[in-house]
Amino acid sequence: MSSYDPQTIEQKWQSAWNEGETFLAVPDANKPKYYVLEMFPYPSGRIHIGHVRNYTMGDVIARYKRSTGHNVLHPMGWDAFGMPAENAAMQEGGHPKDWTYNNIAQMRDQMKPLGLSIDWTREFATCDPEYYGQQQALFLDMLGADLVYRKNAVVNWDPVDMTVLANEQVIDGKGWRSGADVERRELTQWFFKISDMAGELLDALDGLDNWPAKVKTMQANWIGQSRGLQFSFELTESTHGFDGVEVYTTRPDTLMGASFVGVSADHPMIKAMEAEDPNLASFCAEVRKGATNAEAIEKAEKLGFDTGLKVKHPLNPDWELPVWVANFILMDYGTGAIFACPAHDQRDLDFCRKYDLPVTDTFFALDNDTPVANEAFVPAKTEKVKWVNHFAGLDVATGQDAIDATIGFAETAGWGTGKTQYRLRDWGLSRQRYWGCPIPVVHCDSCGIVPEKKENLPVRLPDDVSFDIPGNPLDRHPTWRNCECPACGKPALRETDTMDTFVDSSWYYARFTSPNSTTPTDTNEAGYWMNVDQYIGGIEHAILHLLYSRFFARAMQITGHLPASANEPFDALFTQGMVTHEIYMTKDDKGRPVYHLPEDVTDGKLADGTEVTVIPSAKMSKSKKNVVDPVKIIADYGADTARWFMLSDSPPERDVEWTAAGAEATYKHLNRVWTLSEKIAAMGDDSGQGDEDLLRTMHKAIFDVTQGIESFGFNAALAKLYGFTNALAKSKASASAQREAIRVLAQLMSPMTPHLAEEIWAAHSGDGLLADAPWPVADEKMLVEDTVTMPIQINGKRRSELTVPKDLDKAEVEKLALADDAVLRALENGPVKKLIVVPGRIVNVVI
RNA sequence: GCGGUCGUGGCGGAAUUGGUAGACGCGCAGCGUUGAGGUCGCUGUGGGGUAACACCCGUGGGGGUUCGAGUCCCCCCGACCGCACCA
Repeated sequence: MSSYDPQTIEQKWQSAWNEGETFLAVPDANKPKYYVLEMFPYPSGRIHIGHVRNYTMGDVIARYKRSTGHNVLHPMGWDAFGMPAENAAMQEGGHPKDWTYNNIAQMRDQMKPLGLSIDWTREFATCDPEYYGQQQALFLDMLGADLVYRKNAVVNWDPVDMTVLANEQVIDGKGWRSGADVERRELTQWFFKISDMAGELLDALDGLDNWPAKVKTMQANWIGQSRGLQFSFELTESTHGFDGVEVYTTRPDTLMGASFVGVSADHPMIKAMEAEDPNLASFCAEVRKGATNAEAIEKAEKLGFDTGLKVKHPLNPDWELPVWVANFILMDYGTGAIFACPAHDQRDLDFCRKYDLPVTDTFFALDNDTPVANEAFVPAKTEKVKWVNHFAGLDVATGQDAIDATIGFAETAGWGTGKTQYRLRDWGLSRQRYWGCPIPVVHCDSCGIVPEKKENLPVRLPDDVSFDIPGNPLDRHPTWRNCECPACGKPALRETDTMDTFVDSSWYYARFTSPNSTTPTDTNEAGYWMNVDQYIGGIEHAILHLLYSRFFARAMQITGHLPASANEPFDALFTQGMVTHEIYMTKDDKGRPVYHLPEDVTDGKLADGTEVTVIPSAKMSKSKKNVVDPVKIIADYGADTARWFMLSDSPPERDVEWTAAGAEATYKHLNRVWTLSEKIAAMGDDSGQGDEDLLRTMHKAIFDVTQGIESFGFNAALAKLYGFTNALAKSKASASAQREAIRVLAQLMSPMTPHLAEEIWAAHSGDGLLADAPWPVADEKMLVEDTVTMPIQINGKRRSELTVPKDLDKAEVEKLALADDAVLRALENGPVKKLIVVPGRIVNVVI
């Protein structure tokens, strides 16, 4: 008997799959296709255990689908542009390109031993000129289709990374990568017209039945649809060419409670007025500088400036309202102007109390007429309230009904229009960085902005750049900018901005369908493989990456690079949980925490006997040293152990805790399976007992494991495999039955532990590669037991049980139940009031 | 503040969706093998109670619906996540 040696068998079978081109994906009209994709990694240089979990889940699906007759596409690539490469160049010297490609080579070497069923021939990195050149072609097509434009915009400027960030990349007022406080700057920037699709992106969420509700909710909130009324307040005297102030409100029903009209400091009318009013100008400057970080916004005092302008109330020309500039009004939402209704909006109320402006209630709760004091009355829109003097004649109605009535009223009267508004802004894609996809346009003195010709693509990044000073190396490159105008041929200058790296990951899934195509996609290949049937990745991409990808799929459809059926790129989405680990801490002589790697801690002690404090499991991080290295795990136990353990214990959508004991237990289990296989292989043609039982257990396992995989219940599937293994180990069945069982066990384990499974399959004369074998099918007849054991409850509590033939009729079951000892005992306390028999399930005797 | 998810043994977690709560794994205990330990094998393991049964309690807390509730409804407590001056 040999012992389980993962190092040897894993390499052996990886070579076999490789030589057999087992996982090469080739379109085949005779097979249903299945496209499995895990979010591709950033090439940091080392894989972490989270990658192992993510890619193992995808691999389980991919291998399972292959064995059920699907033509599977399961590719891998690298999200390779971005800041860390430049940071490394700045800190350690070297070139971002070398750094990136070296990291990719290292990570590929670390990933391949996992034995993933990936078609490596499709591999690419987004920093390959072949990829970003096609991205530039796509950009030009989008420019032609009016999906990209340039505008002057107040942008989020990250002073550390020295670049612009999209709104989505600003988290609590800080840069998502650098963590620096973001400033506001005005620059000319390129934008994708994602906001034009806001309604469509929102509505289409409804059709994504196999996406987590949480992700859909997050996207819906981000898109932020609201329905309201837009109308104009007429100025008593026009100023700087403005006759009125256009406002947008979602609560037009509160118009009778209007207190003042508020406008943003960035409103064009205010900007015009600033020129001749230094006080106003300094106020606006103060507001613009204003807080961008969350705490400051939270605490921010309401600030206002009375412009002295007056407007007429649309329902009563004699009623004049003052116009104030207020710091809480945003120019890029709605019209940048509002009317304030302090009684029913806390912000407006705070403002009015501070500047002593009137507060008028427009409705009351049905049971409470107390006027608003310092807390605005803001009931749910679905709640009925009592209206004071409503202009559209309402008395008691819900807020929503009142809003609808008011919009109707205003439209009929002709002074306002119902309007749907979105929170989603256009996606600013310009980045003042080197290591990104160059924006393929040229600035010509005569022709203006001119797209580069497609035959000149890719616009390549120059290699001879330096990172000794901050800012964009493309900007200061001596010659790279110089080019000919594609329109007039005169000397011109290239755009030096590169694209946000989220652009790279917004269409890579489509490129995988034809990675070598000389157009962004080959429409035949894309037509065959798209959509992604199962996408797997982290919840952290719920908004940014997934929303951008949905936008790009539509843009690629409009520009002819994807079929209309690929509108939504990801049919099903699964968001997996993190891998966590305990944190081990001691303190130094100054009382500061010192963290220790898991491998340095045994039984809560360091090697020198010092006790460590154990902090509950948290996301692995280098600074807390609670990390395990997949390379070491694979070296110690093999890939199959790492894969199996990452799927056991916790449901895949939840966090899983890495424990040394758990990994050890997995390894032991795989050893037991190995030993069991050896034992069975050594059996003669013995006869035995309990073949039927073993085969029934086997078919039940086939059924349960299949269901577990289909429903992403990997942990439950593994539990069933433990059960089946234990049953087989104890079985006294004949050699032939045991051989059949061990072969099926190998098959059922193969998505999770493919190497061990192949080895067992081969040892028991399985036909060809297990990776090519069809998935076993449970025999329905073997799933149905002849007899069932039903619990007997007395007054709802289980007291006894009854084993009867499955089809025994109800009256017989009742008779047997009433003869049960426990029931007889209970009957001493009184007669049967009710007798419930659910055939095959349960008996309940009510006394 | 608004929205969502979730609370089950010492621990990770199951529960065919209203039908035997605690599958499976870890840990722990006992026995066997080895005989120093570890490995390996077997058995037990929610709490109380009993010689053993019986029996009582038990899915964050309280109430309700039901023959029957971890599962459905209402209230409360706690944890985590997302959003948050968006008019």
